[in-house]
Amino acid sequence: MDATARERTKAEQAKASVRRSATPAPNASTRAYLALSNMIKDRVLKGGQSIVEQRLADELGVSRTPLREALQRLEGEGLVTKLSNQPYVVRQVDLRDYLQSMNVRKILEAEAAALAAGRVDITALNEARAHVLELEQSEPYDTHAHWACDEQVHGLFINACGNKIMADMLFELRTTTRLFEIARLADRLRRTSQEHIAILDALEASDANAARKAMAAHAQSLIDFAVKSVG
Amino acid sequence: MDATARERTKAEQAKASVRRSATPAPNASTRAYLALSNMIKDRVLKGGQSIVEQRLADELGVSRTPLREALQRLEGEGLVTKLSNQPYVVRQVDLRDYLQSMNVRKILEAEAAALAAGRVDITALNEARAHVLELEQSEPYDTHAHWACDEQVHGLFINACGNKIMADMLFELRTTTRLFEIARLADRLRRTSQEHIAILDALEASDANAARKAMAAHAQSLIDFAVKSVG
DNA sequence: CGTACACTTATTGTATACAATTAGAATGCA
DNA sequence: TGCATTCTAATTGTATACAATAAGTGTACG
Repeated sequence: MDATARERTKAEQAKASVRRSATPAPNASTRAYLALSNMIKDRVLKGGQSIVEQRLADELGVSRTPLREALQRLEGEGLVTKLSNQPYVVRQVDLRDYLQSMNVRKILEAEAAALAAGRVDITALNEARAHVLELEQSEPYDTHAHWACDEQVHGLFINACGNKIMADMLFELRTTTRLFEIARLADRLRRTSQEHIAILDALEASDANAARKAMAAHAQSLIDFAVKSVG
Repeated sequence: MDATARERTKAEQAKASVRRSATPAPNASTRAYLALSNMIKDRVLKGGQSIVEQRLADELGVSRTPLREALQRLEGEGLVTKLSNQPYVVRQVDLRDYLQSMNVRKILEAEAAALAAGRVDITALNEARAHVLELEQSEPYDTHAHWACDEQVHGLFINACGNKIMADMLFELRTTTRLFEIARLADRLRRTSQEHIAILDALEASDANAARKAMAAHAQSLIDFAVKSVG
């Protein structure tokens, strides 16, 4: 048995879920996991809502066993929480959690941007830039495209930073901060475009310090807005 | 239900509630989780070893269901990995993983130390210092005490940094770096004492910059040693 | 009325049977 | 022998029954 081939990182799992057409036939627990992920992201399941396992399993067309497996994976990612002998609850990211997560992102993701400077594929970078500019023009603002674009920009340098561990942690952090932003920062989304462009510019110039600064500024900007509008 | 049966029920409820206040009544999956955690830490289960669910379940005296639940928790923490339709495998932290993890720790844990400067309980700090000094004297070097002491020192400022998200990430990172250190850096353990003292000194002086530097130096020192002795 | 207690119901926790899949052995053929 | 193929055994994936627990409801008693 091969020791190097057995790792499946969270980032890779996410990527795999995007291009599902290539994968043969996901098993029941994976289907449930992907479905639940989307239900939470799309707020079909709202924060604070408790989950009755049998009902949800029936809805998704699987039995409780793979459903619970999916819920446990989601718990590991912080999308749901659970107390012993009590139902799973969809995580509600409060301001405190959000700010703490953003402060970690500010440190870590800025470093990732710096590490990635000079290592990102220029074609992918230009594609990302084009999408940001296109998104900026949409009227009304295309929320769904926003998150795809956000993923594209951040994924660009996170996956190019050369540190898989760091990438995995950022994947998890971004998963939870996104929950908060979807629920409470909808007004702020449009403004991210120019901050994203600033990051892309720094990456294209292979300027590690500028990339770090641009990413940190982006994070700080979100922090400031959250404190002002929610706190 | 007759009177004696009612009495017995009451007594059992009372006992249960008493026990709940003492220990949170560990269910089968939690027992399995704790047992496995220790088995991996103590290298009863060695890195790379694949796990046959039924056999291990029998060993632990639980059925496969709670065992799998435990394994999934451990997968979330990075102690085991799994590919679809293949057995769980005890994670083998290779040099690459270790260095990447340590680089993240160097960034994040240094920041945690800085944040904690001036916030740690002085009594706990002195206790930790005493244990470090005591450990340093042990002959032969007490490996078990080493890890308890390591946990005490790092836990001291990680839990005092005021950012629970950051603390959680560091818990997970330290879990995996410890796997590597137990397996491959046994010789290096003794040297951590004086680095730990340096961190404690900075914390006691409430000097954030010194704490950050001391922690980063500690991480870098481990990185250097790993590269030299393993690479 | 209100409170506490027993009782019923709903839900999570666990065991186990079975299905699907994988790995390995045996077999056939060139 | 070497290779591919088919069968067999072992193991993981899923469904489901049942046990333990928590939540809700009604009732007796003060």
